[in-house]
Amino acid sequence: MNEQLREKKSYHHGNLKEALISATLDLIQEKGPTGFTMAEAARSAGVSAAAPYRHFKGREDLIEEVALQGYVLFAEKMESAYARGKPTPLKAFEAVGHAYLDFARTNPGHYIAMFESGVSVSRSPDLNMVVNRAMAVLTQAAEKLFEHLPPNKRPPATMVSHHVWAMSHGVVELFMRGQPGGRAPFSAEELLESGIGIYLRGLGIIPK
Amino acid sequence: MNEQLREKKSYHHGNLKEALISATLDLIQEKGPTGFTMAEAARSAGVSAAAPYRHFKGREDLIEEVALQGYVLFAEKMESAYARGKPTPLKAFEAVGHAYLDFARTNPGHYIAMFESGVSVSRSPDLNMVVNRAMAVLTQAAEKLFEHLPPNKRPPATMVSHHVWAMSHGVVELFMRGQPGGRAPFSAEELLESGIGIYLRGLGIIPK
DNA sequence: TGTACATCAGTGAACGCGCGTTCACTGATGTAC
DNA sequence: TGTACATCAGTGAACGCGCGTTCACTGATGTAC
Repeated sequence: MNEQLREKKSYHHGNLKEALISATLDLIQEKGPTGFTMAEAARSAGVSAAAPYRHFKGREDLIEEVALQGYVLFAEKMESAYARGKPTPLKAFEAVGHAYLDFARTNPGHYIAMFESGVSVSRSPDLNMVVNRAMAVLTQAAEKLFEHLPPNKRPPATMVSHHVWAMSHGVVELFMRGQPGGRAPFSAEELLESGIGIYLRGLGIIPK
Repeated sequence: MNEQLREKKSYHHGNLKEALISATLDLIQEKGPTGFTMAEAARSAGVSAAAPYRHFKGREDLIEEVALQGYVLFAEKMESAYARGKPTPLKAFEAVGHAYLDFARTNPGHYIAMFESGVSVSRSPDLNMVVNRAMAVLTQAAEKLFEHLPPNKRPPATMVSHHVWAMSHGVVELFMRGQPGGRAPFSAEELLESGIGIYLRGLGIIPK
């Protein structure tokens, strides 16, 4: 929206690709990943209906780009959260959990494109790579978590990361945007933190 | 589809409402909850484009009906699973977990309408009631689970049911329909069972 | 059991609308010299 | 630094299409007597 003011009278938009992506983020949030049209995105970006075709093959392509960008942001956020909490593996792990919720909350459009739009991960090699990168953070954080356990008591790291991912995603979907968990007596943050806490206790990471 | 054969030449369809719902289940599964049109549903049911309006106000209304029906089936399935496993609270609880996954797997259209279509639970009192009924099963199963614990060690049942629900839903979304969990080395069933197991151990329900 | 009539549950034509997509075009920008 | 030209990134008109929705209609079904 700032772009429009800045470049008001230019024949060329100058940054249409990004503007379309940003319009798409809003539209996805409002109407879901299949609830809007190319024409709407164009209108939103203040451009003729034909213009988007200079940058994207169609809506699917546009959403894929949004998802890709989302995964990059996501991976970065997870990585830096992990690094920040590093002294203790447990703190780092919890920081990653918070980062997950935080990302879902502040980037709902990206989150939806990534996880609710039905974009196939195997659609493009780029997408595949960045998804793996994002998920590796979680697995790595899990691994560190039970480094101090005797090897035969260590659970498979990918299993643990899958569990944590599943619970995080479930909390986001059911309790963050208020649907259909409705008026839950707990916030998403409380739920995830307590849930993961109990889970880690079950793994023997946290004593008592 | 059987209906079509049975009543082939009748001017009246005879069972159009149900036929539309069933067509919608397929369409939702294929194209998502906002990826199809009323006209498509009508065509699918072998009926003119105007006919659906005798039964539904529009697509939203149709999807809401599907979700409602889904919640009823869901509640029944959960209840009977719970009853079946009753002797031990733990067995009953696990049966409910399995029923959850089983429902999601055998009724993907319903599941999507219920949890991924953005239908507001507060949309109709009917819907609200049946959602509560379905979720009560889970909470009740959780309650029984720590009946034998000293009262001051009992976690809040709704919290526990929310945790379990979140993990179940997460597993379904990420690892059941293969997206975006991709080629996970574990099946949805394995993941949920192990995840819930670790979680219950963390609660002190399962020893060791 | 037959008949007259009301109601129900469809049809099909019609309408206006917005979408996707193509296309020749044109103004702005970049670059070779 | 200026100029000529190529390329880039938009426009706007055009098209055919399917959708949502309304409406008068009609065939089938149910029911009162």
